[in-house]
Amino acid sequence: MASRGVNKVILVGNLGQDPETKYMPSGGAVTNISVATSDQWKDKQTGQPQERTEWHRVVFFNRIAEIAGEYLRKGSKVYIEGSLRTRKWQGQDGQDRYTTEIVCSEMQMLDSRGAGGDNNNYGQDNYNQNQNYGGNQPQGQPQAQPQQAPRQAPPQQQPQQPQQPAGGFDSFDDDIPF
Amino acid sequence: MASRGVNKVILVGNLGQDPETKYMPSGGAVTNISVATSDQWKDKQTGQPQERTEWHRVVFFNRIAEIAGEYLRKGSKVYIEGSLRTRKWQGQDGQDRYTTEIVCSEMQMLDSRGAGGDNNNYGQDNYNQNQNYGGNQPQGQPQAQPQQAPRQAPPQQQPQQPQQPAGGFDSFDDDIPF
Amino acid sequence: MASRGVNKVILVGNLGQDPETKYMPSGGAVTNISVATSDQWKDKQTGQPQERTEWHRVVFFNRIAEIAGEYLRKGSKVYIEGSLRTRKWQGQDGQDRYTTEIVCSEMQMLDSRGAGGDNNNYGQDNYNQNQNYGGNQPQGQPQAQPQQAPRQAPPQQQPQQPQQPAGGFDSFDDDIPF
Amino acid sequence: MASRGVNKVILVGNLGQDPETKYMPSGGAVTNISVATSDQWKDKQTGQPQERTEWHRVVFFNRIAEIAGEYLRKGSKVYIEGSLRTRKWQGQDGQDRYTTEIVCSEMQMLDSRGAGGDNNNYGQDNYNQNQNYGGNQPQGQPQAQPQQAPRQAPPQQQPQQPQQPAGGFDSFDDDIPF
DNA sequence: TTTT
DNA sequence: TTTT
Repeated sequence: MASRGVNKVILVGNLGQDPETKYMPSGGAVTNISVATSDQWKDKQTGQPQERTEWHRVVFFNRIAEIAGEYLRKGSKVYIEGSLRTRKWQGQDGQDRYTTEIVCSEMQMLDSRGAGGDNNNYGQDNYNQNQNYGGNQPQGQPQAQPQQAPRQAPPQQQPQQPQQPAGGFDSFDDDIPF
Repeated sequence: MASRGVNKVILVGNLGQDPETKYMPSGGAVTNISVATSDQWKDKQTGQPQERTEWHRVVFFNRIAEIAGEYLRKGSKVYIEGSLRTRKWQGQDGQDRYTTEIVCSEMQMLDSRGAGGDNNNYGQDNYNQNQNYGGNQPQGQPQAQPQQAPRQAPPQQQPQQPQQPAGGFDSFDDDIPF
Repeated sequence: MASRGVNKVILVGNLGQDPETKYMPSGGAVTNISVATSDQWKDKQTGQPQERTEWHRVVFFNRIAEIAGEYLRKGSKVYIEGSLRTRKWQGQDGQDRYTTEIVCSEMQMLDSRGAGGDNNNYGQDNYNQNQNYGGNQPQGQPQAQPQQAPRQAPPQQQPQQPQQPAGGFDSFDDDIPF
Repeated sequence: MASRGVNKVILVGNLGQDPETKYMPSGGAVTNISVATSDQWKDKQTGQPQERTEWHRVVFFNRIAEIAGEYLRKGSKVYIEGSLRTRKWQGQDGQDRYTTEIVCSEMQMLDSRGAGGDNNNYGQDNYNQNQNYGGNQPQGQPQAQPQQAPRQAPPQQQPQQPQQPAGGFDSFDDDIPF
């Protein structure tokens, strides 16, 4: 039932490594990527050019996770839109740790014709999980049914509409999360 | 099937007048509002404070149009997220005119407890037409079915999932559009 | 002195043609580009794929205008951040017309290694007119002084910090604005 | 020299507690706030309404830090625009920890006439650290010099243009950061 | 007028 | 036409 407040992130950057895709007990895919953005500036004193790279952990669920896992590669340039989520987890020392991720709701590949290291000529389509059809276009039509099946099928397929497990995301992620 | 490119607008501003809601032949609602944002600066020469108000035409379709028409009022402060759309229409002189609007996909009332003229204590919920359920939350569930019926029923109701007319938006808008 | 409200546009799209740069009496550059984004969807009835292209008029001022005019080309993919501005102008029939543009405050080239028609290997730097140095980085340092001079010098250069003419933007644009 | 990529966060939410302002050795202010956004949805199985609150750590530097510290209060509703930054710090056990924050570059108070617990009738102005003057308005003029001095002076004032300490942000923040 |  |  909607939300209160706005929690929105927009990134344009490059993947530091290939995506990692896992599958939830339900069969739903979960893909993680790491995206770099960088700030550059000249040092005031020395005039030397400086650079700081920021790494962003981005997570995709379900259909968009399959697409991300399939088409993105190390070096790919992407547009990411999503929301911030901070997860709590237990370190091996039993202490609480927190990890902040961007849960991606919309992704778009920005490489002209395959960039990264690999030769991926999947075009520059984008894949909206929650598509907004404005104006004259048909509205309210959910995007849940993938029209194009991803090339690699998930290990143990289940129903068409993968859902989150009752136990939540963490239930299959019993490891240090990054 | 998604989109190519990104076309996103984010506004926070106040309504200049009450919303106007019409209904399409299909029964779907269309609400228009006018939102003001302003820039302020000091004149470089004179040091005099300057202000320029920008008026934005925002249009809502279907369920979110009903909500906007119901809860927003002149003076209401809103958060609007949407996309730009430029419509072509015919002036009375037969010449082409163009109007650029923001097609709203997400709206949020920002008044603490009802603002505008009316006493509307509907809280500060927001209403996403295309809700993004990240993380552990259920996904893929369309928001098409209004849980709360709008106060004023549309003139001639039709199916539950109102659609755009075959002839497009303009077919019922035979007037100067603003 | 800041602003009231939020007026923000984010675009990712391709230029439909080469940029057009003019110079204001003050010497400041003004560059216009046209950016395409598109929505794609399947017709509900026929199942036929549909596409609608949206064209956005984007205008740059001063230094960022020089950069845009220099490095962007027809076909270039760009990230644009800016604000909406609707300008009123007089049609040849003496009637008022309105044109809505995005005034660009931040631009980023998204082509891997030069795109458009030309061979421009200027990398994928971005050019912020109003740079935000967060964290440990130096703040408050204006980006007004171009480090790299644009290739084509403006016709009649003036002071280092080009300003808007007293008469405003329109004073040198006495024609139909698009 | 700008940045490569886009790293942008937009939040609208309420402060969970009063802001905390510290001063860097240089005299520059640093203010931290905690902002809540929430997602609401109905459980698919039970139909029970669910809610998850997300807390965001937001940090302000220099002039905007003074304004945030001065005008925001517990409960205040704010619009925040900024960028993500993940900081590494040492836990008391000597292990590395990471904290992700939003470095705010633009803030806007959204309460009609003072909200939080306190009576703050400072209006709903916004304060841009990096103001974008589009169109006819003067450009390139940095916003570094505060026109209105904050009510509470920093402990040991220094030059007009507060800078980051040589040792960086962490040099005065020798504690667990949250 | 771009792009796929 | 709003808002401050």
